[in-house]
Amino acid sequence: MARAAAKSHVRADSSDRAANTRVAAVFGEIADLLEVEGQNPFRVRAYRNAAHELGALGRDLAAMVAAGEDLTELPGVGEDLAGKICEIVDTGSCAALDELHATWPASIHDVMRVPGVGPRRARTLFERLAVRTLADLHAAATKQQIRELPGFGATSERNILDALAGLLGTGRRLPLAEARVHGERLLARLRGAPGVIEAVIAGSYRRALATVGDLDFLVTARAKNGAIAALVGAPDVAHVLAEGDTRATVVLRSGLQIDLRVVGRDSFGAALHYFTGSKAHNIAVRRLGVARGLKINEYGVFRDECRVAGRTEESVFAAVGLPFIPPELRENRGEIAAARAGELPQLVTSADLRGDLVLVPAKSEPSGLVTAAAVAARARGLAYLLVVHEVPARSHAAVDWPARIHAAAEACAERGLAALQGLELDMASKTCPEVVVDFVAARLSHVAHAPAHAALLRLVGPTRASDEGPDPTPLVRLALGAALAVVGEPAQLPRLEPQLRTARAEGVAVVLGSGGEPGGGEASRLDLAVSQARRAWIEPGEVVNSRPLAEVRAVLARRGASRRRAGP
DNA sequence: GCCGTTTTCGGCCCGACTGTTTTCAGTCG
Repeated sequence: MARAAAKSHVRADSSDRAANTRVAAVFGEIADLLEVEGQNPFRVRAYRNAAHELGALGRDLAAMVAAGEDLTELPGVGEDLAGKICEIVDTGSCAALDELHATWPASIHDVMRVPGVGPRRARTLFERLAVRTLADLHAAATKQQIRELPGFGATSERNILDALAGLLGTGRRLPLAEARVHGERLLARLRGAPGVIEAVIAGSYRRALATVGDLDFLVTARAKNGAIAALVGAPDVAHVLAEGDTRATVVLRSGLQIDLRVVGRDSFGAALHYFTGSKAHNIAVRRLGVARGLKINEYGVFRDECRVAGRTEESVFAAVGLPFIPPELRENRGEIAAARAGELPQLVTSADLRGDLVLVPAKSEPSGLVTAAAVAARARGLAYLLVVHEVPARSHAAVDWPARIHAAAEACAERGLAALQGLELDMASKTCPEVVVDFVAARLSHVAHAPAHAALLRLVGPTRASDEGPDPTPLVRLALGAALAVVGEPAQLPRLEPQLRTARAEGVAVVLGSGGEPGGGEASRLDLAVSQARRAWIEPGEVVNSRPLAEVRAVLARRGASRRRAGP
């Protein structure tokens, strides 16, 4: 045991949460193989739940093991799984999984992930046709062997080939802003369909997750309606996966999957809650219902056979003794306990903002950019702009900074907006322009010496949309006493929630901004930034640009008041 | 395998759709 403890101590020194990922992966694989084996479904679910919980855990499992903490305190973890977590952290492997691998190949996981092939069919394919891999599956389907199996037919075989050819959705998650474009177009089409009363988008889209895997449409309609027909007949539908009286699933040419549910008016609230999720939140709410003798499903809240709520979401929450919980919080990450205690945060809204943040790249002319941002800001009823001039790490040509500052000030004044202006230094900057500004900002890509006089910090990093990047905590801490600038640039969205969550935990104030990019028809970047702040439980008081200009000036002047004149 | 405002045993969300059946299992969300 001493040896194992020493090993885990070494692992615990790494600051990432690699152990969590590893444990979640092992539990997920055990769940898959137990399911193929036909084991007790609740046992399978226990592994799957634990994998999900641990994958989203904010703490490092390796560190917890090293510190000898009681792992059974973790949600979904009992004596048995606690032991397996220690085993995986200490040895990197798990005997239970090795045992399953003696019977079932690891690659069977891929086979059962093919749409239309689940654990039972994967087992049949393995036992009857020795299908171990996707290549085996393709070969068997091509040779028309699958149609001969019990429970399969020619259609199933065809569907498997289609799935393997990548026809049934790309599986890739779409950035929220991009999904919004598809979503709004379909929404308009559904609203125009005969008999439709109301159409909304639920799911992770409504929870404002930075990326969405599919779009869940919910429609209330009269008994006879054309909602399903409107969806399957939409021009960019590539495949119809399911089409019934009350639900349909299609895949668009872009690869985006669309699910549609049609419910009666009295069920709207229950259905909206049900299809907004998250799954973990729903299960927790249904549990509360069970404790009160209530059954909650997408049609309503029922005591025995009698419907007691469901027309509105508020009525569903009220039935289990809770106030309305905003969709962005519904992740079963403490929102239910907070709601019960009457301690839900008053989330920031777009209407709370009084100013926007504009970034002016060194290579751009300030006046055009700032004018466009000022026009947009006026249209939203904002009062001021924070104009941040990016200073390149190395200046190749002489830049007339006073002229740029002046041009931006003019552009704001012309639109009746106040402006606070700052220079944003790259952390590698060797030089600092000599010009009078209201504040100094800094952009950081990794932990370094943040300029002590920087009042506003912005974290920049790789632009891969799917990558949340490393733990932002050390970087965010550099903004203590200053403010963290968060810009709703679509490609950066997945990084914002962790940054904002950390900012809140560390007591760092934030500035939410559009960056001033010309938005065109796409979703407003300011609203995208706000959506991620809401997911991070941020309240208006934590948002600097929800305050009047004078207060903002004071906040930004706290640091480096003596350094207003940036430069030597 | 986990968990407890009916519980340390007996539950664990559940309804829609498809394909293959001839009354239902498997899959999905």
